[in-house]
Formats: sequence, structure tokens, C-alpha cells
Amino acid sequence: MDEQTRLMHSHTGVGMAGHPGLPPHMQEGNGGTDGDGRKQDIGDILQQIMTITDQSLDEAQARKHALNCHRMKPALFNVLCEIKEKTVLSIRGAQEEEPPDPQLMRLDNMLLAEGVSGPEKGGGGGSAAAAAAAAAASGAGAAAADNSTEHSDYRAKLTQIRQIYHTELEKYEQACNEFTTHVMNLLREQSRTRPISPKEIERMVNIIHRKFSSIQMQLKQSTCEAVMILRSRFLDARRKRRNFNKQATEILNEYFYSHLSNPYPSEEAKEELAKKCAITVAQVSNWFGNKRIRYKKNIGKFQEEANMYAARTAVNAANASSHGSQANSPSTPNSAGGYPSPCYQSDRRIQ
DNA sequence: TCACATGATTTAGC
DNA sequence: GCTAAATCATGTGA
Repeated sequence: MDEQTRLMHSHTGVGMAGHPGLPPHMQEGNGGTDGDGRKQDIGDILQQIMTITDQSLDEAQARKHALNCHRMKPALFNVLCEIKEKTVLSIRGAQEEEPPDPQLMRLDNMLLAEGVSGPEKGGGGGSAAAAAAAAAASGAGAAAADNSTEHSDYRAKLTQIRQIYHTELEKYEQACNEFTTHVMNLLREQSRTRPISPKEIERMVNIIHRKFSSIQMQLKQSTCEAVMILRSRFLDARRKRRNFNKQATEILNEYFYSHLSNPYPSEEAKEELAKKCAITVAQVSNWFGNKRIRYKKNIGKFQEEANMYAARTAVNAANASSHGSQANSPSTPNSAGGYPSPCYQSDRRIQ
């Protein structure tokens, strides 16, 4: 039996001899043989380890030093190594790399897209998505000023969210690093009295990081929710719908009813109408799209409106001819007197 | 509060 | 890319 095995047996034999709960005769060496002496030594060391945390810091430091210098320390260390070897075998394989969490990836992507995480973008922290939404929502001339005010509000709130997110993230990272360093120091300290491999320290660090990343995920989730609420509050174009002013509606209707045979304004006409109505070309297109479909669905309902605009167009035309000019209008009346027309004569007409 | 009006969005076809 | 058609969501007036 070699020294290590003997020690192992000694350890198992008196394994709990150093336990405070054991009878005194097991803890006191009864002298005589060399083996009994060693039993007592190991029992002493174990006893000291078991009670070390009950002592004051100075006392504990002194004890620790005494333990480290104890003549039996290398032998005990070997025994612990052997036990450790067996234990490690049973837990090996439980530390494979985990694939990245898909939910975390989604949250990261969203925060990046919204400009909350990642490098701060120009224009006060606004995101590409926000810019697109802002561009889509802008345009209604009368509401343009409101839009710019509200978008700056949006950017300010997004910046606020971004700042809170980064502050919290920094706090978590700092706490994580502090805790990791603390645990690593403890483990390194303990590695003087019990066998701890660098791999085990690394594993422990990974466990700590996983715990902290689950906390971080909650932070990311909350941030995403806040951004979604902000977006729907400020940038959902439908929420921003404002009826066009009366003048704009009249200009559009005038064009529509005077082009009833072909109510499809060209790009130039759309631009001119947009300019006149102080709205965007896209809004002009929307308006004509809606108007065509609604007119077609219910011609009867629009009859009166059509007559009114026909009369107005006729008056305008008469005035224009009396002044020898018909310019200054995107409209080219083609239905004077022939109102209302439920069908169109062009190739593209409402059936 | 409700029904209707209306501007915007989505989807599908060409 | 433009349009029709359907749909959504908000504005408005009784």
C-alpha cells in the first residue's frame, strides 16, 4: 500500500473523525502507533477546516496559515485530489457549450435595429426604423410642424430609453465582473487547501455569467417593450391621421370630378396637387385611390357632390374664358355639362 | 356613444 | 411600381 492509498484509507477511516459531532475519544489521538498519530493529525486539519468560518478574520487567517504550513497538508491535499478526480469524472460532460439563446438574439437584433443598443446614430439617437416611420408619417402640411415637434419628442424619449438601458447594462456588467472577480479570488485562495483546476474556475465563471445574462435578458425585454410602446404612441401613422383641410379636399375633388373620365393624375399633376394642398404626393395617390374605389362603390351617393363640382368647374371655365386664360390649374375639365358620368371613356375606367 | 367619413396600410394582380 | 380592393384606425357630428 503506497503512501497516498494509505492516506486515503486513513482519510476514509477517520473521515468524520474530525467532525465536531463525534465523541471526544475519536478526536483525541490515543497515542501509541504512528498510524494513530496521523489519524489525529488529519482529524485536526479537518476539524480546523470545518470550524474556520466560525472564527474571526484574524484568527481565521492565522489558522489558514497554520494549515498551509502543516506537515500533513500535502498528504491531505493529495487525498482531496483523488476524491476530486472521482467527482470530476461524474460531472464531466455537463459543461458543453450551449447554443446562443434565440430569444436573446431576437431581443439583441431588435434593440440594434431600433438604435437602442450598438453605436449611437446621428440625429439624437433616432433609428433607421424610426426615420422611415417618421418619413412615412410626415407630409400632411398643416400637421408638418406638429410632426417635427412630436418626432423630436420621440427622439428625446428614445434617447432616454437608450440611456437608461446602457446605465442598467453597465451596472449589471460591473456587478457581474465584481462578483466574478470575487469568486475567482475565493477559488484561487481555496485552491491552496483543496484542488481547483483553472477549468473549474472557468466553469464557475461561465455559470455566473449565465445567471447575469438571464437578468440582462429581462432588461432587454423591458427595453424592447418600452420601445414598442413608444413607437406605437408616436410613430404609428394611423394614429397620426388628420383629415385634410377643407381647401385641400376641394382642390382634390375639383380635379377628380373634372377628370371623371380618367381620374388618374399624372406624376406632374400629383406633384402640383400635392403642392397646392400642402400634402405629399403619396397622400395625393392615397386620396385618389380611396376616392376612385368609394366613388365606384356608391355612385349615387356622390351624385350631388359631382353636380356641385361640375357647376363650379363650369363657372370657373366661363370666368377663365372671359379673362382669356385657362391656365393656373392642374385640372383640364372634360365633362362640362356631361355630369355625372358613372363610366369612363378611357382605357382605364371605373366600370 | 354610435354610425359614418376618411386617410393610411396591406395584399394581390398586372 | 401602380392600382384595386379590403381593411384598419382615427376623426367627426348627431
